[in-house]
Amino acid sequence: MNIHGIAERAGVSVATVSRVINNNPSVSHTTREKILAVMREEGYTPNAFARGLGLNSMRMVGILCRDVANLFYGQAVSLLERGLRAKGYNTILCCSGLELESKKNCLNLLLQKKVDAIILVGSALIEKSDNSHLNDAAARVPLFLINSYADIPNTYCVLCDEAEAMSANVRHMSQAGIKDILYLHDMIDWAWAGTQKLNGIKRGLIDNGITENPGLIHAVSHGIEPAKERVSRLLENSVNFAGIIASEDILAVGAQKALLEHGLNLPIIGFNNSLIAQCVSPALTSVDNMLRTICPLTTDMLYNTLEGGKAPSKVLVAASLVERETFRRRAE
Amino acid sequence: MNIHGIAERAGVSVATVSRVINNNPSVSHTTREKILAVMREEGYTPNAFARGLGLNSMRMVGILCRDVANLFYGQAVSLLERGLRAKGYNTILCCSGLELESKKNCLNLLLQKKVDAIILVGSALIEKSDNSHLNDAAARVPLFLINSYADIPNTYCVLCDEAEAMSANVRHMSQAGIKDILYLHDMIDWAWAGTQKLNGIKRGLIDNGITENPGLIHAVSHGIEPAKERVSRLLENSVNFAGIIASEDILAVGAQKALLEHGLNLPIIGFNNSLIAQCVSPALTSVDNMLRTICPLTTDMLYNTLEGGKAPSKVLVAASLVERETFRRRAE
DNA sequence: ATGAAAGCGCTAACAG
DNA sequence: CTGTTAGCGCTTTCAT
Repeated sequence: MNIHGIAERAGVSVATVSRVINNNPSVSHTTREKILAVMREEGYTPNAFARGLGLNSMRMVGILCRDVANLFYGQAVSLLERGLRAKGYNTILCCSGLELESKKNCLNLLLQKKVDAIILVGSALIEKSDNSHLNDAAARVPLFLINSYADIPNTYCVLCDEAEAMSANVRHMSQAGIKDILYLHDMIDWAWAGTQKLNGIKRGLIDNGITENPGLIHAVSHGIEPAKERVSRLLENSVNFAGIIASEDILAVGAQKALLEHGLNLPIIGFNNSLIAQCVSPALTSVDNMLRTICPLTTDMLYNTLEGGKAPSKVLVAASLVERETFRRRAE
Repeated sequence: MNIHGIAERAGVSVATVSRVINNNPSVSHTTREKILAVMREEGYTPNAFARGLGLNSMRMVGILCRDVANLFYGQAVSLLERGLRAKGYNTILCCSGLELESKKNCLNLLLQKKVDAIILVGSALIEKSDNSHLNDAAARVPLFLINSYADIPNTYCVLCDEAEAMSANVRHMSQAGIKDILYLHDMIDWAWAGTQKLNGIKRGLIDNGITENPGLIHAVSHGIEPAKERVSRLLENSVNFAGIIASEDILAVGAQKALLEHGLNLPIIGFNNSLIAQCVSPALTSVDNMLRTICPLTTDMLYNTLEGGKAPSKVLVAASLVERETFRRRAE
């Protein structure tokens, strides 16, 4: 059944049926009711492709995500999808991994499907290098970056102030008397977030009068084992540190395992406040980077942008430290 | 730029252009090349909506997922999306949660978007109760159930033999001399998988000559704390058990926390072999339910079904036990 | 408030 | 091998 059938059965023209489909107010109450009744009887649904062709939109947004199997990205996508759906948009998901070629390819696929906007989740920019694909995409549809930043027209960034969070981590440890802090970061996440976090650490050290010790800043592969091995090695080499800050919960967990094996129990602060922070024992104190705030904000901004309104090109949200067993702040 | 523009600039008709778009072999090599050249110059991409309207397909499949923020479902969706994309299909994602109304709603949204097929991931059926929405959906597009089963025409089920896995768990524990086994299961997951697992446990008990003790079978809410509290209470009430099997890693983790607090160290087997099994210490032995097999299988079957081929309506894959620190099999 | 009709961009049968 | 043309189902001016 199509719009013509409905029109015929309701004794009106297709134009009128189209109007009620689109909630056009200029239809008399009675004819509207009659048409709706016929639609209901027939179980009619407008053909989405035809509508898309006419309106040049199927109300879909693309999410380009590094990997939805990752706890953090998965949570972001979950929040975004629900938020978008609540506003009448469906989500086309692409898990691109982190090779640039794959990201470009996914971006093109989304554009070809004519999505109304694209949200990037953890599909980090190659710092300073080639971001032309983003420029190109932003020329076609508004782009939204979750926890990343790029100064591109028609691009909106919503992020957590991770630099500040890391500085605060250093401050808290310092105030607890810990000056020798091991910082573990993810060598893969070398885009916006990674740089921000490291800068935050460095500023924290400076602000608290601690001399930066390059021997205490370690890049490791993303994973439990790499972090565990690195920390074990440091321990065996008698490298001196009294607390650990990690750029990712997973690294903190690896570090914790190493400490456990060596019978140690040092303060640790993780990052992302993911499920695994609650799983381990002692439970991991971790920085929450506020996905529950960032994602709804993003869907709101997206909606405003698409419905003709305006949105700020950058929003920065403060992080919050979730204190569990591996570290607690002193009263400041 | 549209197909007419390309046709004009290439000095051919739109039909010929359409043919090269669709890889129709009946185009001479030279004209094809000329047309492709013009397309490239213009950066032309066929309008997906118009194609969709003509072909009645945009090559998109819907994934209805309980929650992509869940490690297990997230991994499934990740594998499925990549598999589908490799076969030329994009994915529309809906995270429905587990209320029936929401699932129906999502299902309708996907159907309205005219997806070519729908995959259900953990959006369990309400056992025995109303599955008419699935029947209705299957009447429109092929349905694929990951780790769930329903005997509905045009519905294909790919699942892990979790009953057998649970029986094997009991056998392994029994062979290790453990007869008093506490079984913790998720009270939410009361659909196909939950029943299968419980049945597997019961058969395992029978097969190994163990009398079922209702006091050792416990349904708890999905989460670390509920499991932890339950096990703590059992411990404090001196309930006697020498090993724990859980229907979900998260419950196993909760149980482990309780044991730790009581200074105990009993064998534990979790389920799903998720990241958290590796995170905790001692690391959790866990049943792998083979998403890495199941998901590619599903995308293959989906592809075959859509491209006119046939696919079996049910595929059962054997699970495998991943042994870590909380339990190891004896040589049988 | 409603209808007639011209698109939207592409596909596919048919004719040559 | 290529072109003509009638749809696909809906939206949207422009009349009335």
